[in-house]
Amino acid sequence: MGNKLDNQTIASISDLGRRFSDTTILMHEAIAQKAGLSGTDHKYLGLLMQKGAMTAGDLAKLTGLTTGAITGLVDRLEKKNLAKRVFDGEDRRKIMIVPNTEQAMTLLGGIFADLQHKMVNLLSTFSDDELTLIKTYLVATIDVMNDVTRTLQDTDNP
Amino acid sequence: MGNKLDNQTIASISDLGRRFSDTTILMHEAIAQKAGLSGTDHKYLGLLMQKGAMTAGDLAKLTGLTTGAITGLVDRLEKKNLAKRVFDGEDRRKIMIVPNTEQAMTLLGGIFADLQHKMVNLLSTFSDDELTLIKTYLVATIDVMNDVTRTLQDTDNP
DNA sequence: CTAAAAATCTTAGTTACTAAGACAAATGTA
DNA sequence: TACATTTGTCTTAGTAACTAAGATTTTTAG
Repeated sequence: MGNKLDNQTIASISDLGRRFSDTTILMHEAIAQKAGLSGTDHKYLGLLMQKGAMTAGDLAKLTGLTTGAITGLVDRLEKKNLAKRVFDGEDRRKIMIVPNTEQAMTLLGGIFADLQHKMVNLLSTFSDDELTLIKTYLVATIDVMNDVTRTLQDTDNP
Repeated sequence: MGNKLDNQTIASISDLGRRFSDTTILMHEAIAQKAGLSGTDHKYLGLLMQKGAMTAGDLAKLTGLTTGAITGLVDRLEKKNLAKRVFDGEDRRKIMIVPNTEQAMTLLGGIFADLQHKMVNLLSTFSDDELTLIKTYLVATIDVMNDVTRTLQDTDNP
């Protein structure tokens, strides 16, 4: 009986994990649309904001896109005044892609503030021990997914 | 001090939530690539497997795609023998899109079994009370994200 | 000093989609 | 019962975002 309940619980949590991811995607699509961005541009702008200025080559490596696609992406962000190209002082081949943090915050800050506020309210209902457990679960699940991804990619490239 | 720690904990969990979603996407992209599918086809095949046979119109509503896009998607899945069109007995305008569960399981079953196995191992390390807490967190966070999404969509269409 | 490598952009082609219209079938109305 | 309207899917034209390969400039290696 206990074993049966465990299986149901495990299936339930797996399903919740999937819904968590699906819901995150939908929320980000809604945020992007609200900000007048495509999902793709929103996603990579977020990455640029998080990691800071970087070269086009580095952004290509980070995202898995080709350098041609990065050129197009930066063109689109530049056009919307969300990022700019700054020539590298030392290496004239290189450019640094610099996010326009101020403009991006103007566009997205309010939306994320709302989300942040709601998450703070939610997380404040948990005790420190409970929050530690939640972190443990999230970290461990991320590790499992990374492990599965690595296994798949390793067998693709023998 | 406690308040400061809370803010760090909350920031940490928010960051883990983001990493959880990112990692899920990367894992599914790796699964899709392993199965010889595009990310898009893999995503919607998964939806079809989960929800069962449905009309093209229903699939359009569920996914937010136009009926033209659904035609293309079903063409691609049909071509890979992963789904087929079955004409509706009653309404000759309608077709039912029927997933080829056997073929899909042949393609993806092993990969998901590996993931499932790893997740079962992980979740078995938690007590029943801990699993209940994890579910509470996942459900509540999904609710918050749905709330944010609804708010954004409502103000788009006044 | 020259060859090779690196960094980014350009170009051609592909994929997956949207929007609008075509066509067949079902439903509603007088 | 006949016709108008609506519904469901497919087709077509056009767009967005990408990959792959090559062009160009610059840096590095020998």
